[in-house]
Amino acid sequence: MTHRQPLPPDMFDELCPSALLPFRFGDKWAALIIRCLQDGPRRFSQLRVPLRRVTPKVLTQSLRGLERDGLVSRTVHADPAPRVEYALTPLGRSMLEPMDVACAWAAAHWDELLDARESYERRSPGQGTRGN
Amino acid sequence: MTHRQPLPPDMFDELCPSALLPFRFGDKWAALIIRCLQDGPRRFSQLRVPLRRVTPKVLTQSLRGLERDGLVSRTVHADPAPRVEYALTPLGRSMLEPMDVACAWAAAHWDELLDARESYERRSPGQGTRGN
DNA sequence: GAGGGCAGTTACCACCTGGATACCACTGAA
DNA sequence: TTCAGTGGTATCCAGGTGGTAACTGCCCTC
Repeated sequence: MTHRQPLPPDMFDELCPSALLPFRFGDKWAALIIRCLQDGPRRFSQLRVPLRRVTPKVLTQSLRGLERDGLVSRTVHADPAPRVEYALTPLGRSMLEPMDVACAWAAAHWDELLDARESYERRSPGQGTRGN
Repeated sequence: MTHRQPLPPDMFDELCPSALLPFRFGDKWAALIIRCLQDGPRRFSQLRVPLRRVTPKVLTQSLRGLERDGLVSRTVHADPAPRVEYALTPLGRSMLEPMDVACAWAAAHWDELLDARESYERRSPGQGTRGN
């Protein structure tokens, strides 16, 4: 698999709300990976479909981090073509609750957050402190 | 105020659990600042007491970010010596809920997390993927 | 009028994260 | 024998984040 084609913007591009939120779960991609796995195990290349913007190196990094923390399991099936499956562990599944609470907060306060940033920008323009 | 004295380790040093957690609220210090403000307004230098490891530059950065997002308010009192007070806004106070959920998750699964890291380290030593 | 506290700011720098690009080993099918 | 697919590694690099050190302007007190 060569990765020469420029990765096109996708559903998680810069406009994705999550990029603005004052929460982070693990590294940059961890939360999205967990969301991708919440409905069942997926293979490496299946994860790359919704997460087109992630290069394999970075996806591997994230998955290793989640595996290290016991949130995700990695199983190699040797049936006849090798196949690697990633799945949420019970611990990983239990993280969906705090994530859901964070999502609910974001949904409930999204407009306030945007208004706050906008009016801050009006009061002190150009002070765009770094994003979260 | 010169900052020549090496900042001593304090209650939030490298051993602080929060450094290991798969959550982040805002930037590195945001969650601690919000915790420091949850019982009432504090002044800049009062925040520096529990957060001894934060230099004034970084504390200012964090506070500006929280202010921009409407989570923290900054009020200058001109009574006769200038005084600046930081306080949680209602929006900031509402973030305590997702934070508490995250803390509860951490408390409930702390041992599992440590065990997972330890056994991962045993299975593949030296692969210490970066922390969260 | 010197010094000290308050609330920062400025300049500079090291490290970490994430991304781009390229390459690799294995398998099975054509 | 070549080709495509799977599941990655290896290198290199830019930008972001946080840290050190030093300096500032203002007011108050000694």
